[in-house]
Amino acid sequence: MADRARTPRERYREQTRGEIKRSAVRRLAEGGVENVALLRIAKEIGLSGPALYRYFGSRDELLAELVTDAYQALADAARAVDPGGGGRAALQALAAAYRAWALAQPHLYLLIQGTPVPGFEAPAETVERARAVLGPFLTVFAEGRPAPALEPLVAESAAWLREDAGVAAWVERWTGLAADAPGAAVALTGAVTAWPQTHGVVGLEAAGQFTGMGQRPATLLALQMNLLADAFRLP
Amino acid sequence: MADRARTPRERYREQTRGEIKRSAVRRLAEGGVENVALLRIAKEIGLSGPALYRYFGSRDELLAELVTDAYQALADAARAVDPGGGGRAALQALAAAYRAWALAQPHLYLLIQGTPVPGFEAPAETVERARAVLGPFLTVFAEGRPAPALEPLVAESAAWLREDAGVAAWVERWTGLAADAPGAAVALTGAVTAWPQTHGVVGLEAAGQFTGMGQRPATLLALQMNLLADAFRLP
DNA sequence: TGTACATCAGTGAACGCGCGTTCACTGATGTAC
DNA sequence: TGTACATCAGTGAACGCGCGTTCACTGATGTAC
Repeated sequence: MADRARTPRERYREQTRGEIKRSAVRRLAEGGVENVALLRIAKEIGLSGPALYRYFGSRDELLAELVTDAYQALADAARAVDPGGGGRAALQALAAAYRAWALAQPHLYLLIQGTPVPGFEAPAETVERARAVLGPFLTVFAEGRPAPALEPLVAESAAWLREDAGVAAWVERWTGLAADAPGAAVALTGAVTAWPQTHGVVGLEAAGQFTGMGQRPATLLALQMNLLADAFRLP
Repeated sequence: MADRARTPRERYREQTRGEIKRSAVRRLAEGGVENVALLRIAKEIGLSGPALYRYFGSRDELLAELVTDAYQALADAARAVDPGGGGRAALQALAAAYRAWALAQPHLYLLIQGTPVPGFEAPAETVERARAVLGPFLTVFAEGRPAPALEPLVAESAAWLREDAGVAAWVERWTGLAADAPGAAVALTGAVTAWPQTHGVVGLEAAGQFTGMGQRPATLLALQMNLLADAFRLP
């Protein structure tokens, strides 16, 4: 992890910011968003309360950065997956990586994909970050040949690609396909289907809804991805 | 809505309790759990703060009742679905009803299925209430004939039925099948697969994650239920 | 039917708490010449 | 190299706020005889 801060002062600054954020994440894990209190964070890292305002303009600014960081980390986890030969195996690996990340830090997963924090304005880049998470899924599904039953959804995706230039650019970035190429709509359909399916299992798991349910969520997720791979006839 | 309270005093009491809860739900909708503040509720319905303690022992007790009520309402919505001839159509209707309820009161849905409220002990009957929601799904899948790919999951379900008497009783209540009947494991597998799939779409939708995503979540959910019906060869 | 008492709803004052944030200030670190 | 100044990190005191909850009390409503 290279230290890109030039001067010692900048380096120290980055270090303290990191300490604050790590403490905030710890508090988040222990007691949810409302447990992220500036005064307690300050105490934990040995600073007075007002000192934090040298590093973050407000509590909301700190929270916003936690959100951004979490998206980034999840996107990194997805990008780190070795696609291998692509296809079905890659989809399984992606879903498993998504799940593993979420369960390793459920509080962060719920922060970005769970109940929205009331009165808290999500940073503008959030959409872009979320798209970075799903990008690798686009790549996998670009080679799909959807079953006829999927046609209505593919048609909707095609319409979406025509209307939303941002989405079109996003799909092109991860598949190399232009918006009007048939594969683009297929890729988009696959990704936007795989996402809620994965979230469905992982979100309930992270929220503790599967405790006492006995079923192995990993099996469930793998099976769903397999059915999805079938529906898209992934190799 | 029959008023079962006998004396006027009891009737009045129930009425005030209802007013308090409705105000709490309104606050929940406006600003999340941390906006549910006893003093403000009291002010809203024209009482002093301490008066609320005549009706609820503490804030947590009030929250617990909101959770219980929400589960009950969702279960009622599921039970109100006309199963018609069962099978695929019934599954679609169930998923649609689940979604409709959740989107009509997203704050309540997120309260019971979203990020758990930290430090808040869910009432013990929660498991039972949650099972009541999924019951109708059991009934639908009891007539399923799962594709071979589903075998591992069905096997896990069978094991679960053997180990957990509560689950066995639950399945029997909704399917009439004994725990060791083959259909019991199939029904359980179906319900526990349909649940996260439905939640995946609905949860993201309720949390506002689909805004700007353009895709029609209703189509997505219907399609997923269709694939699931295929996999279970529902009529 | 009236009377005596018990039960219950509701009040106002007060408690201690932790929070986010501002302000005027101090002392250390870096920069310009 | 030393000196003068600017920048920055950090402090302690204080602010106002809203919260959950307790307490001693009042007045209305119900119950028993």
